[in-house]
Amino acid sequence: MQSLKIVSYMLSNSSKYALKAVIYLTLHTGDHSKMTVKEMSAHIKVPQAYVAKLLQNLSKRNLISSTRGPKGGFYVSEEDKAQPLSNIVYAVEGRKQFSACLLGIEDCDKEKPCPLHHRIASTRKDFLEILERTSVAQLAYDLKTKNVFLQ
Amino acid sequence: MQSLKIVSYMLSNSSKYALKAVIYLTLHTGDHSKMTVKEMSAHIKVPQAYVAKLLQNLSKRNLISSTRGPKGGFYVSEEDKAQPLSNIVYAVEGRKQFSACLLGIEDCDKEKPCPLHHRIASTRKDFLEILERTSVAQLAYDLKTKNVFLQ
DNA sequence: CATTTTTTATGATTTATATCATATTTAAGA
DNA sequence: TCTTAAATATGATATAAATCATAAAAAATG
Repeated sequence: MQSLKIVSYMLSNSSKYALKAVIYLTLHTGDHSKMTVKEMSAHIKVPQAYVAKLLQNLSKRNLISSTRGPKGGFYVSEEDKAQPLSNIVYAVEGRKQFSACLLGIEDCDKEKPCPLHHRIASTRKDFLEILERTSVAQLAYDLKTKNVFLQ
Repeated sequence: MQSLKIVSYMLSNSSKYALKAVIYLTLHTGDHSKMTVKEMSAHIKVPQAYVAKLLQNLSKRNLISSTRGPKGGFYVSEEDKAQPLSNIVYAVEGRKQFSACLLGIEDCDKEKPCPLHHRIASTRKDFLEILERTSVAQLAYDLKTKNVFLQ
């Protein structure tokens, strides 16, 4: 049977869910307003239990914040809104893979490159720079002011 | 337990093995010389049974050639050496994922983009153009004449 | 201080990908 | 035409990623 969900390359499903969640929280929470996983996951249409686990992980690493109990929930502090997307992605799936050889050659590097190494170097660098130079706040700002959508 | 093998983003393991195999065959076979899976897989250090399956698939799709029996094997015809890398990759894992939304949003497109859509459009395009404009013969040529390696 | 609502910690289950195994078919050559 | 060496077809197994489930801990509030 064919897979129904197309998993785009570049990011794992976990990273996508985590990014969507953090972007949504950036837009709708702050130091003085929180949101439960239940409410958030319904809005961005991602599996609740799954994204809960992801957010717990991010919270433990202090990339987002949370408080338990009634009136509790997750939120993104003003400070954390300034962080780059790469923080989220690297926390979820590590960073090594983003510099690994495209052909999977163990010790491919600048000195002993595979035949694709130099050809893709710049497009790969471009992609990582986008993740590293774009903050979650910027995306949230775009969502508020521009013609872009989270669903 | 942690995964030992780092699976770079962008391409599946299957695509990587298929590409390595086809590039190697491009370099070492032709209309009048074949090579067995056994020999080839040993050279490029990929699992024999696995890459055999991949090559059978490529052969069925006429992206490479093969003959059975003694003195048989796989080979890449002069014509097939001119094909772009994308032929191999798309045969192995499809092409839809390469245009799917980075955040996994179902109907993200130019008209109704996610907040990352336009930001990554050009790096993504660059990557696909490399796959589509680079032939296996070019990589084989580089391997023969330049300071690049397949292992 | 009991109840409720939330996160947290942990792990079980499912699905997809990667990997291995093997019987069948084809072609070469003695 | 028999034997051997290869691809082909098919499916089984293993590993990793995605998804679901739930008991425990913490905080609010009556």
